[in-house]
Amino acid sequence: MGLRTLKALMNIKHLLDKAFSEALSKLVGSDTPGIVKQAQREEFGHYQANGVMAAAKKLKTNPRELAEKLIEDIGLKGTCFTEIAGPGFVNIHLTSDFVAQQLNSVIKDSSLGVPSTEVSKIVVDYSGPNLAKEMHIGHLRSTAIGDSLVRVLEFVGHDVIRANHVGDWGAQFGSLLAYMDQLRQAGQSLSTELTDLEKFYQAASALFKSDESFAKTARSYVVRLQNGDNECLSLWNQFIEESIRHSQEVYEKFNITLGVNDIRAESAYNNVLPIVVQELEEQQLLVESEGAKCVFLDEFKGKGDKPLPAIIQKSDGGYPYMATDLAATRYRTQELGADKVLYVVGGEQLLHLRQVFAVAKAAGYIHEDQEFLHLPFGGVLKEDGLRFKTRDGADVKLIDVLDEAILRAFNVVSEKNPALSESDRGEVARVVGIGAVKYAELSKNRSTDYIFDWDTMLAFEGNTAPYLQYTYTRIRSMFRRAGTDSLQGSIVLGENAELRLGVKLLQFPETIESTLDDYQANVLCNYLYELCGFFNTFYEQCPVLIAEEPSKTSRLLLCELTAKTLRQGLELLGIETVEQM
RNA sequence: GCGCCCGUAGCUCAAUCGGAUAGAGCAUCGGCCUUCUAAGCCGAGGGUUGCAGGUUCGAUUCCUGCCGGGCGUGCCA
Repeated sequence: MGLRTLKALMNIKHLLDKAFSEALSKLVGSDTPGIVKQAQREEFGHYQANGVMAAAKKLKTNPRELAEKLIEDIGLKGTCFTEIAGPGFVNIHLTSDFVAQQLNSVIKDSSLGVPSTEVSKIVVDYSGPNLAKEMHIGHLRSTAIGDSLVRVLEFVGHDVIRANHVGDWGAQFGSLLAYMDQLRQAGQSLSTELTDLEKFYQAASALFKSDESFAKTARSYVVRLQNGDNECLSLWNQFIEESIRHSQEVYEKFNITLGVNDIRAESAYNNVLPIVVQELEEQQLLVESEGAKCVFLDEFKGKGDKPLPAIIQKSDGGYPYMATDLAATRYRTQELGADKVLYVVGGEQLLHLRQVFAVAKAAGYIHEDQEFLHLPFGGVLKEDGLRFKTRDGADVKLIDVLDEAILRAFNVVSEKNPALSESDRGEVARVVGIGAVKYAELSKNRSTDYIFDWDTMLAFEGNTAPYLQYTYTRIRSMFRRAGTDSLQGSIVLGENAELRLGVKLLQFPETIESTLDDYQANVLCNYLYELCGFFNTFYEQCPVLIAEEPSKTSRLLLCELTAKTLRQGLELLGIETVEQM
């Protein structure tokens, strides 16, 4: 039996589903799914098969009788025992022996039972900040979610390319460049001025609003920039460089894996844009309408059922982001050879990206076997339920959230564990604070809007990263006391708390699988939270260090596997752990 | 107007693509530290899943209508 087959068996859900589906199909006479799922309620066992009711209906028989027949020849002796419940559910209880045996093999596996999948080349487009603005709370989602996805995809073996499609081009740079030039002419040192980017942005935009002649100059800078004016470009370069330095600082603080090499900015596509237009023209997709070059596809309708254009080139000759995004699809398939491209981009871009993908397909930039997927997420709302607007100046800066999180965490750790040295407390504060913010974001990952609230986001109790991190330190603390890391022996399950924990540990591979199923990190968050709940119950009920052998070693092994799973799971979320806190 | 998304406990969020009695955390109330870190554990209260219908063994989930909110709907990105 190859390693891969062995690992497939470690996926309990698959194992059971296969057995139930095959047996049920035999009874029905045609392909019939067993529909095995994790049980929702402990009294229903560990798993339940829900397929019998639908099958019985097809056969027009009594579901409970069909279930009887099914479990007679299911042939899973030793792994589980079953019972029929309700209208025809089959409840599945795994045996302690089976669970223990599986645990004993998983504990030797460095990837915790997760099989490596067939390798795909996957581009993940995330974060993508606008360099003309400071990163604010709205960037949190794309950045945290995207980075976690990247980590999980790499963990299962995919060839992942991070794509940070930063906005470094366009009209918004006019006032910034004009302001830079003005400062330079006044003899100010630009490098000093640019250290506080936020102040710089505000000053420039204030001037733009109040000073008519400045606004005029600003607009002229946009034209100069697009025409490749050297002086202008050098100012622009200086600004971009500083701005990227700033965003890299945020990434580093937030423990995001994006590096400068992952940046492929909008401007990088500038010279491809005319080619895109030319290629669309050659394929006779391009139509001139109201002075702009557009692609009209039947599936897109605008107001009053009028055809909705995808504008590739504006009437003034400039290129809107439709063109840039098309060039990016072209680059990703033709140059990078991507099998799949995931866009972690806000839901407000839904129509835009649908158009991008559709036009790119029509143009032949995306082939049948290449999958482009938009993973939308909702906006960030203020406490009053309204959206943050860039204009109203009420943005919460990302860097401020992180700093506040670290500060609060420092106060808490100083109170909880004053014995730790100041530098240790600083390190704990960093890991805990950042973890809290990231987990707050990832754990409620649904494509709906969410309300930003300092206290909710920076909570350290309950369903939070610090809770998971704390559970980890509890285990590490035990091992420090035990004074050993190398354990000879095996897991034997006695108490129910041990069995529950054991089954949960075995469900890590299933969790990774369903996390990637919908690309939803909150599935992983939920799992880790429940795992900790089970562990902490075990921790209260089952003494470890004072237990008799072989129970002591068995429990230490359970602790070890819990710690490994926790650390791995948190790492996949981009959250660090500490030895004590 | 049209399109997409959303509406779940006082608050913030879940619910494994149709499963059993809708779950957590926070907040409130009550227990547990001279056994491994109390950022923890155990327990209580709190719900007509926006409203009204429909589909079926079974609906927070699917369909229709209505109410309420968000986003988008040709030259910002």
